[in-house]
Amino acid sequence: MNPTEIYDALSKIAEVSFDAEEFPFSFAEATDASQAAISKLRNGSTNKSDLPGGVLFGKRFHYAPAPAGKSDTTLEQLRASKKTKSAKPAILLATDGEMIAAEHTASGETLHCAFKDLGDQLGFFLPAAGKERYRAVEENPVDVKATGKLAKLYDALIRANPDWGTDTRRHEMNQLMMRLIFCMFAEDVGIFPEQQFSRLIFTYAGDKGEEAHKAIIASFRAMNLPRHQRTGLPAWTGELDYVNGGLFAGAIDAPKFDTIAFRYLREACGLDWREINPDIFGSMIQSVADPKQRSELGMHYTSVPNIMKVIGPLFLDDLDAEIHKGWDRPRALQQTLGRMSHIRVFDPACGSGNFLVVSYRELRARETRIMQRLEELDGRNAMGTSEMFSRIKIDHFYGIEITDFAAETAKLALFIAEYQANASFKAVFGRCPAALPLRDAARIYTGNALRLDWDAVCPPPSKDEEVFIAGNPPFLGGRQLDEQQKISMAKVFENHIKNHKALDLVSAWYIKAANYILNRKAAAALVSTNSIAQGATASTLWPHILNDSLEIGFSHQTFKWKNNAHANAAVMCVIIGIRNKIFRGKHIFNGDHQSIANNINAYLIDGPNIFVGSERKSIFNLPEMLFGNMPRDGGFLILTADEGSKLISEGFGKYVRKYMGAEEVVKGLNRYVLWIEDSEVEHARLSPFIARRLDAVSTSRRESPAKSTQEFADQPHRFVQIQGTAHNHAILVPSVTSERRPYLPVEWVGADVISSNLNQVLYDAPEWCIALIASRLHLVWIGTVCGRLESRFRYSNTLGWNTFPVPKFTDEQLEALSNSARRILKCRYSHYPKTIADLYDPDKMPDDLRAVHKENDDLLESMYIGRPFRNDTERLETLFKLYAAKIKTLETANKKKKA
DNA sequence: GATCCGACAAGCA
DNA sequence: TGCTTGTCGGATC
Repeated sequence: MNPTEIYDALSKIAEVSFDAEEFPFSFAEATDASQAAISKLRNGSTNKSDLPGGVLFGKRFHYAPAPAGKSDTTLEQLRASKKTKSAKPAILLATDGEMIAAEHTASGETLHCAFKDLGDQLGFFLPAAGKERYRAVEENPVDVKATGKLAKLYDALIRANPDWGTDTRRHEMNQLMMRLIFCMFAEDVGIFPEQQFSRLIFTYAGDKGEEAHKAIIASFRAMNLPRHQRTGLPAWTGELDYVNGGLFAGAIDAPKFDTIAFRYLREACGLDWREINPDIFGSMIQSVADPKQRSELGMHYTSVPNIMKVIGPLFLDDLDAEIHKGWDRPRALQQTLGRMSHIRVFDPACGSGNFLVVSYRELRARETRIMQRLEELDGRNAMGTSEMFSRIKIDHFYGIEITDFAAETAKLALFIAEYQANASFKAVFGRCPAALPLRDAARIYTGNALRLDWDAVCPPPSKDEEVFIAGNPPFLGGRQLDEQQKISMAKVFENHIKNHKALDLVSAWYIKAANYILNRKAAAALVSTNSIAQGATASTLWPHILNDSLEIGFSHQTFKWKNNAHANAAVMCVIIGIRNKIFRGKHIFNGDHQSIANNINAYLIDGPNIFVGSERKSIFNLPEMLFGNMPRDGGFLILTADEGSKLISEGFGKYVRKYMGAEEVVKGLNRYVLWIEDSEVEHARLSPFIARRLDAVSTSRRESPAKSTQEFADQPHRFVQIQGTAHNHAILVPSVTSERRPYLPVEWVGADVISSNLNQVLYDAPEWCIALIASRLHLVWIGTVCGRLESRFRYSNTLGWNTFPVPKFTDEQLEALSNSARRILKCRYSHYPKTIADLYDPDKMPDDLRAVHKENDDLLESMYIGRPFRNDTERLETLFKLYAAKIKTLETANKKKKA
């Protein structure tokens, strides 16, 4: 069930008369429990409650019926219940059918509301449905309800008018929805006289809505013209005000309404739009209006908590500190008001304007608070506040958005946000300017942010002004860009960074932002994929941003992308704030934790600005580690265990080799591969199976978009890339593995094994290499300087192994490490048939294996500093120091060579 | 020649 | 339907 459905279900319960016995089961059903689970609950087999009439449903909720007027007392009992303590349900709920008293156990937050408002408290009860809590701002049931209605209206209209669902008319369809939404909002909040729009539409639409489109077109045309310019419109439209603001400009048309669509229109108009959240709502409208992009847009809008993670440390926190400091001093508060009136916010990838709306709302709220305080301090007239109105204008909000519909949505969202902020202002101060016609609008530009001159969009701040750039630009790996995007990137990186083609699209926003803020009263913070601060990207991009003038002021370390959309984009994010160097604290945020840093480097950790770039061979003289062998075979050279043994039994065993990628190493899987020398092809093809497979390889290679793959279409018997094979043995290091394990996986194999490109390989290397790779020290290094796949470890020979700092080992030390490596392997084998995945599961790792690893760590670490390291921070510090020293030595040596 | 990456992708419970 | 955990091979260096 999605939130809309849960909302509907809860509302339904609240409508029927209360039955204390039946309620918990209908509540369970409404919060997405299966029928089977409910039956078990009903017959008592899973009900663990220790209260009379109570129902305790697993981790979801603990309910108890309350005597009339005693909901709060019953909640007390639920809280005190032993069973509550042991079962830890997400929600405690007591009700007498009149009032509800509930508690969210994890946060301790409580709720007291009327029983009939059950549905409106959807957000609070989501944990009972096993869903994570929405933050307060996202709990608004109006948004959920409204979006649901709009989606139904939209779908009904498309069904009745298929041509309006085609590409040519979709834009008009979207505009229609936007205009309708504005009208529905306006007539509810009092911008229009109460219910004026729907009264007129439903009066002139005919009984079944057969004339609805005509009524809508006429009213929209009227709203686009001052009264004296209107000609040829029905007389009834004279009642409608001139709206302006560009909302009704351009072509005006409307599709026909069938009875179903007309009913949904009526229902949508019937909603109370006063409480709409313009921040999130913009995104929701977009997802309703454009089914083609429905999933994608929903996936990528930034939730309010994430927006706050950006704009809080970027400027709001600082403002709050200033307000706090001047709280008792009118003059200081006046100064802060002045400062706020000169703040501009610029989102160069604004979408439907979420960042701008939230920023606007937050600034207005602070402004109101200050003005209230000024009145308290000096009385109503002393500071002239009685004439004062907000000096935060929506035209201080700038955006660039590539799709024109989203840009329009952003403007609408800011109008609505402004109206709502004015209404709150009126509620506090009793005055407010007239709403119509709409005056200044947000400065949203439609275009490609990477091609536009940002100075032209958002003029540089003058002496009193400040500009804050905030946003969530698109992420797209450098190797996956389309032609237009590549050209955009090239334009931005011109004369800047070589190797820019491997950078993510989002890095172009960082470069433009860095250029914009340089030596100005401006700062920037962007949400982006975490790979921007990892591996090759980190050392390519950041040296060009972190120069003598700019620094990272704050960062949020990797967090999982999440918003309220049904399907979330699968990506890990970071937030990075850049600013001109100032002497003020730098903050590193990680989940709920936050710490002060001396410096935040490209890896978003507290440490010096060291960029670990790729090296072709080990700068510490470690044995050469090679990339594995890449088949590019369409899967046709690879054999299952069965296929392998069958070929062996048929006498073609000499072409069958054990094949290992990361999964084979870690999970002990068995696969084989066809490995045929050039001279053997003719004989190998005598097997019809092999012949078929080779032909399939040819075909798949010919169809490849990569020229380098096509070139091997005529040699299907061999891998496209054969990087190395072993004489005696090989050490395999999986290139992508889980980050949960306490040590990196590494395996010793015989010369018969062919490694795929999913391992890095040390061919015929000494055993002590295993002692290095399997150490905590190595894991810490790899985890820091290599890239990641989301948050998985990604092992790289050039970035990780070739840069891994080691002291100069003596022969005795190497011998000791070799022995240690043998002990690790021996211990693992003693647990056969357990796999590396089994043995290194952090919850199940055997004690003896832990012990030999600890010994190995202590042994190795003593070789660095004469004792084991205290913690990972110390490990990393030492490694970075050794690395930096080595780089310096190499540079000096290079210079000497040249001289 | 040899990588580094994926607003992921696939498999399992 | 969420949670865990690494394939595959292209575009780029």
